[in-house]
Amino acid sequence: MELSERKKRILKSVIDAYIAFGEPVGSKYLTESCSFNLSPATVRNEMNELESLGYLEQPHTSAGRVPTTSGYRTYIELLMERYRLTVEEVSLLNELLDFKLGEMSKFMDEASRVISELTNYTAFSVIKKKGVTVKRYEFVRVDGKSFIMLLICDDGNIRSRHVQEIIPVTDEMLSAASVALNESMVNVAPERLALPAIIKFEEMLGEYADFGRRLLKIAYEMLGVTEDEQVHVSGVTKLLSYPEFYNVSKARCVLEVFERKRDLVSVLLDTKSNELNVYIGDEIMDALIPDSSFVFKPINVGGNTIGGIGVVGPKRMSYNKVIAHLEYFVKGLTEEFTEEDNN
Amino acid sequence: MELSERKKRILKSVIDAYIAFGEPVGSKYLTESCSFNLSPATVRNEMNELESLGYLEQPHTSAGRVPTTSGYRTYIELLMERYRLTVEEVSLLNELLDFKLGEMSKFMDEASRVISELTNYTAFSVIKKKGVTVKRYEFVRVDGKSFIMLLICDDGNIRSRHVQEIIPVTDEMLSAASVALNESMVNVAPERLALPAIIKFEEMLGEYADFGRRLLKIAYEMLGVTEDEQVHVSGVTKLLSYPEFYNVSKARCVLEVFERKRDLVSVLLDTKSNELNVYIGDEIMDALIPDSSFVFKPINVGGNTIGGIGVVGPKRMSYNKVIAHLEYFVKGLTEEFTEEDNN
DNA sequence: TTTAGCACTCTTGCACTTCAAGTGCTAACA
DNA sequence: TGTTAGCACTTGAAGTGCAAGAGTGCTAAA
Repeated sequence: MELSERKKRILKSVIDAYIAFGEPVGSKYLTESCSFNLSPATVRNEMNELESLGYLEQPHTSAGRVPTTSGYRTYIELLMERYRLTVEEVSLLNELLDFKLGEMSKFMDEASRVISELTNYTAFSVIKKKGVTVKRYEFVRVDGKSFIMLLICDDGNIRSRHVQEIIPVTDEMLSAASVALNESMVNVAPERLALPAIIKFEEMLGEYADFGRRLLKIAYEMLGVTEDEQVHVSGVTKLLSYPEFYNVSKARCVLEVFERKRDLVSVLLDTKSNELNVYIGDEIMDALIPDSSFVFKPINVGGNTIGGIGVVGPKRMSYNKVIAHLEYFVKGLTEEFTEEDNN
Repeated sequence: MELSERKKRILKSVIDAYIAFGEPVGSKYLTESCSFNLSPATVRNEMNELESLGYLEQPHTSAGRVPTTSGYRTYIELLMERYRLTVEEVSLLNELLDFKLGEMSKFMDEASRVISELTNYTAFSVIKKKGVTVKRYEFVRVDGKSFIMLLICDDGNIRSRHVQEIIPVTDEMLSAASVALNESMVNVAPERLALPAIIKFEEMLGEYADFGRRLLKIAYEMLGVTEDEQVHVSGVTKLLSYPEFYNVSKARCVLEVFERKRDLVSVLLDTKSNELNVYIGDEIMDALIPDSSFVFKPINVGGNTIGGIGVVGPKRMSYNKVIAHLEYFVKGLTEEFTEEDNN
């Protein structure tokens, strides 16, 4: 059913007010603060209908109205005004985008920090690291008994590990290992590694098979080990300043989600499209965080989702502001990536 | 003033009970639960004296007694029983110690997680990264325009960065840079780098001076950039399960400290000795976290403090347990380091 | 020196009242 | 027919008074 213009205006005003103050909105407030030129009674009638249509609800009889999930949904989809980034906000975001840190991980950490600061909600960033394969192995000797093993991976990252042996490591050993690894252990996901390849690898190594096996194990570890490094969370305390979280058991729910970072990763993995996603209330994650919403924007480079950045806030979060920030940031980032690729 | 044996026993019992239940301890409880063979009235008299000596206090007239900071202090120093690690605890800690991850940072992260799990408090680890110098520079080519720069540092860590240039990078350029860097930019803290060395460096490079300068800048960044990676916190939600933090504003204080990780670093830097330190209540950090205590154990290798691990809990934390865990872990770790050095 | 007894203090929980906010409904009005 | 004024109703929040319970300090007796 199509809402009348007046109903839309009232619904929008209710949600705006609720976002701003976090308290149920009554007819009196609406007639006084928004210039409707209507009496409270009329507004009440309209709100009553909006309630039966499922856009609003009352916490209890003698309270004002609060938006329902579907109220927020329509608000986001057709009522909300676009948020205009201020000059300061734009310049902070630009500064962030200019600030290219070598490592993706560092950069996304910084990004979540800045976004959290700007929006005043908790922000998180996710970097997808699934299915990396090694493009090349390199060795750099440190001393007689130790060396650095480098894994040059297809995700553009380099992993390094200082390997310390008990017995002296000869140059021969290193070059044999290097040849064998680069011949038979390249461009394959570690979990797919089949026995024939391993046998071939050990044959190539001959007397150094033990050494090689050890290296392979380390390489395997190095690929797996970064799994949990991919989530950065910032501004957790920000959430606690909203009255809806002024209650330890709720606050705990929130913190627990951020401690078990995997759950956040799953948010990313569930994301089908590359568009910005808004999950209102417990539309996601099985109500793990009550009364809160997620906004998540995937980052897409060359057709692949390489990660994303998101914001968690109370259900009544300032969606337009959050959306504006995320869109701007990701747009800037994607442009940068594409430019770089063209060089 | 020396405490009588009986006073000591009573003080110990009060603190033990308060640590266990978190509620003011009354004379009745003490006479019933601990076998004193004394009447409540006698115990009351003793507690009264302990109060005037400053070891106990009353939240209000009709409540039991609660330890003061100096009560805890004497408890820790002379009353507390040694905690004996259980078989499971020892085996978990040993497992952790065996589980050598390549990177120190990863390892300490894991360590704080395990310690938090075992003690049921929030744990944090700090890695000191100040004043690292580069022992050697290495380059590994990736493709015509990019390569990996490796910094082998005196703290045993290796830092790597994928460097992408716009123009092709020749082998000559790389080897010239390598020679120049390894000749003149080694074993010196980046902030101390003086002009003469830079001039010498650029002279050595000749026509590649620009390239070299760029590399130097990147190296400088790489050394600085890890600054904030050094603190790991685990089990923050654990704190919230203690009634003293069942109050959002206090919980916020705690979380804020963990977000501004620098403050935790300063705890380490303030630590003079290499012994385990206990900071009770607000004896530290200007009462940033009310009603809570810190236990911190520095990790010392070859005369240098390279970091540390600590636990934050309510003021009435189970000091003996926490201390036992930290001591065991750090002892094991230090032994491992020393062994490794002997190889 | 220890203890029993007692008066005192303070918190906690409960029932109760009052107050304000906001509603829905009805009837009057333009 | 849509709008509004008025009123009864509901409900949560806040405040009050009271009794119960826990723990103390003090005094006097053992």
